[in-house]
Amino acid sequence: MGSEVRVRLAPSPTGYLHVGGARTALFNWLFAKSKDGRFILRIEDTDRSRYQEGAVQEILESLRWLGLDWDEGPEVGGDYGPYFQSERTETYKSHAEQLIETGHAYRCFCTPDRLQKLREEQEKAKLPNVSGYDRHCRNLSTEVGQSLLAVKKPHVIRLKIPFNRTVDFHDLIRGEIAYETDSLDDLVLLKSDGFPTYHLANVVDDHMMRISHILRGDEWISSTPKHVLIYEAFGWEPPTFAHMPVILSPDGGKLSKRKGAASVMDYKKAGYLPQALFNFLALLGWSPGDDREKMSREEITEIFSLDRVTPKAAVFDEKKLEWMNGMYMRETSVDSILRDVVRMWVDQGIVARETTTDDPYLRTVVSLLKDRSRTVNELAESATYFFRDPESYEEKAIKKHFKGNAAVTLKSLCEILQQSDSFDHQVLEEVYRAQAETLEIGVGKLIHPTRLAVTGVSYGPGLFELLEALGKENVLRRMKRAVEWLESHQDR
RNA sequence: GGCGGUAUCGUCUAGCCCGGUCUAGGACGCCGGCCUCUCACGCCGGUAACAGGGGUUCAAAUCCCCUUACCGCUACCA
Repeated sequence: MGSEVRVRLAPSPTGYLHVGGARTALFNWLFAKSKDGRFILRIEDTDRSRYQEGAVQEILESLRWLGLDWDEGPEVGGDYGPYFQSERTETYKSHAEQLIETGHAYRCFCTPDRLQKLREEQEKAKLPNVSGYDRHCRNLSTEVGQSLLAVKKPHVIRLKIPFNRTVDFHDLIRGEIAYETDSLDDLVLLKSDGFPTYHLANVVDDHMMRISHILRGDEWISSTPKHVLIYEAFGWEPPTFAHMPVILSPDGGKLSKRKGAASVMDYKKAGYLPQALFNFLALLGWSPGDDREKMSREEITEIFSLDRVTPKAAVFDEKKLEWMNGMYMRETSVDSILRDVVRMWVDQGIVARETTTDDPYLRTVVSLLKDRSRTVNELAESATYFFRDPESYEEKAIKKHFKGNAAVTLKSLCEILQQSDSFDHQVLEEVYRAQAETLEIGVGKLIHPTRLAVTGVSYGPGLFELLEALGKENVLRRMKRAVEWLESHQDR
């Protein structure tokens, strides 16, 4: 069972989970599921200065919303915990010390100030092939080192990068990648505050948690040779690497809140369905190899494979997400979105605060609007006329449907509807068709003015279902109001 | 600057590993049309790409080299 697939998502709680992180999470999850492996969540909170309150909760919530459940990690536990790096500091410390003993690392007493100046000088000199730390403390004599340690001078622990060698590793989606060790500098493993850097913590944890594959964003590619060298220093076998392409905003830059939504929760708030975002994100960088686009979780999990992941960065196309969400809106149940819709209506002041989701009228409204909405928000926003009489009529539609003798037509319809004892949509349709025949006109000539009178707009659900839902009283009142409006705008 | 990554329609992508079947396929978007009580759906049609230059070869989107562009890293951040 030593070949079990174990992958991990290692977010740092510095903010929300953005869609790029979500896609990385998704691919990890898919890879684990498709290989019958385990998906582990580990919080990389080693940088106390960037820690943000509530970030962990937001990340967990985002993952759960997308349906990316983890087998080990926060709130679910597991055999390789703790899953918060801040609770594992002793482990990192002892491992760093171990590397000093084996001659792979050393204490560095250089001050941040000196390093800062060093960088500035290097910047100015523009020397080719020179970068990073100058290894000042690498050859400190043991006596000097001991005495500085004795006076408790703050220091870090750095890795000794070997000289004049090539480090290479295989990337599952990019092939062989090689680096010259001479282009790498002696990175910090343990910071002066006793916390590990990402590099150390990540290697130690991945090893101790028996991670088999590291699937992470491609901004980590250039850190990978350093990680490989750390594994080497410990005498450990490195896991297999796969670096996922990044997700860009439509202008080709980084995704950000300014350019629209960036976090998973933003998309939830914008009225997207988790199934749709899941499906859409899966197609960003991965494809099934045939023309399928709309696929269920199960279907994707079944055929997901890393060698069908492209190495190319992808632009997040919100229009396509909208389209896909529309497809999921059609197949999702009224019940699954009703709660969210009602909440939005309450927030907009359209329905009373104490409104509950068991009102059959609300269910009808949602079912009438659901199939023609691309997002839950769009649905909620297009429903106002179900709760309030229209306050104005769509300008273009007035010209089209409120012309000629519309007032007369509407009046006659009012009378007929008044006498109808049933407001069932089938009955209504018969009534309208009969009246159209009597007047020897197309039924559309009756339908359109009615719709405009009743809703104020020129589009929406089938008219008869609409009238049935609104009920006789509302319909007649609105139609009469439209007649009045028409009569006072005769000269238009 | 150095190092690394990437490069097919506006966008997501198939094809590239195993050159010919590619006058480069699908999807979103956009533009027409059909259906229809409107909208949406659906259907039909159109728009639009192999970054550039050299090779190799009978033949290159596919293999090799160079250039260019974009991105990342170059922290006691992840």
